[in-house]
Amino acid sequence: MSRWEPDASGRLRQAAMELFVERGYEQTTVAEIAQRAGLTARTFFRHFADKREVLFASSAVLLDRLAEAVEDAPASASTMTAVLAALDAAAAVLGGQHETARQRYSIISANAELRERELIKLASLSAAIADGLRRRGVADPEASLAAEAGIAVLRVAFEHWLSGPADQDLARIVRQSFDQLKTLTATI
Amino acid sequence: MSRWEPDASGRLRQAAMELFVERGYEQTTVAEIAQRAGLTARTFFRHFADKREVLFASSAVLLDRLAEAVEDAPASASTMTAVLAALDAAAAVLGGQHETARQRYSIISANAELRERELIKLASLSAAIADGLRRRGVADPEASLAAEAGIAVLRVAFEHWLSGPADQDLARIVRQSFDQLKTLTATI
DNA sequence: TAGGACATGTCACGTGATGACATGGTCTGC
DNA sequence: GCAGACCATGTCATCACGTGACATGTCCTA
Repeated sequence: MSRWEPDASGRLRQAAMELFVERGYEQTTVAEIAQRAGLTARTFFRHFADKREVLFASSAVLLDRLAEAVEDAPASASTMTAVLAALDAAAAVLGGQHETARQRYSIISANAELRERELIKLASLSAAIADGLRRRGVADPEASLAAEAGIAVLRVAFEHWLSGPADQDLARIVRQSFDQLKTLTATI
Repeated sequence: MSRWEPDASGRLRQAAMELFVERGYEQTTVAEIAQRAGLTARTFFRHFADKREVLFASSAVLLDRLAEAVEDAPASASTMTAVLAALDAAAAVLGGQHETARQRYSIISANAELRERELIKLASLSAAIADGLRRRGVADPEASLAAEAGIAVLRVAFEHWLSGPADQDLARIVRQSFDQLKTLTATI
């Protein structure tokens, strides 16, 4: 038998989610999370840079998927088509667990620190898309703009999806949002 | 003679900027800022909710201007035209002090906490625009989307403006960015 | 089997942030 | 012109977050 229980990071995430749901983010200390996971606070900070980060561990995967999708888009695709491919990839990752996503979203919405962290994660997604576009030869104000607009579409679509029934298709809502943006910018 | 020197808040902001420039944000403690302003750390936290906020005191003004601009846009104006009016108002507020803006931007860029705070301030601008649009009768996914896209345009334009010469007109760059977004979304 | 790599524990400490209470000028009503 | 409310600040105590330094015990490998 090994010296420690396996999957410390997973236990910490689990314990954190439970406690945040039970009593809220601010009312939960890192020491309590660690204790529930059978660890110490110091160890918590070895797995997560800070208390917020325990809720955002999965965002690295999402970033990779977006980057891949932009890279894999055909060379002939327009800038915005490549962005749409990235959004489809995001929808595939996010669109699976409606209830979990809702719960997580409600924890984040209730706390300013967490909303800030959420925004910077979204910004890093945008940066990854912009990066991919630049590698495709798209020049810079245009690459950033396309990426930012894409993330704006994703955000709005995601929130709309969350507020609706569980069986809706996120990718479809993303596509509708994009079309709406197209219409909006064209009507001036 | 009064008991205290006037304009405590202004002195704190001034002291903070100086120290952040001299030695960086993280290397500056709240106690040091307060001391330079002739006050105590406890008083700092009475004027600013936290250490970051001392750099964002002016954003409330910006928010008001945006809200006004949306409200004052003619009833006949399209959704995106109202958003553009708000962006013009933002450009008028931000476009005046190129060098100051650059210095502030470099402090913020160098620190993750500050970038997070910047993003949530931008998100609150977006929320204010969306609010104004809803009051004009624009329904909700559309209002959010138009506001988010508008702020994306503002962000990209602002950064582009900062990276260029001081005498460029921010409002013009904003307009160009918007046109570029229009082109991007149309080309799919 | 010795020794290094590694995940965790333990301890100490600085900083950010907040509540409770004290202080002493300024303003207002009478 | 004074009592008392008001208000900005100071002082003190305290807590949670976050980090550096060092210790410990298990597993892996030469």
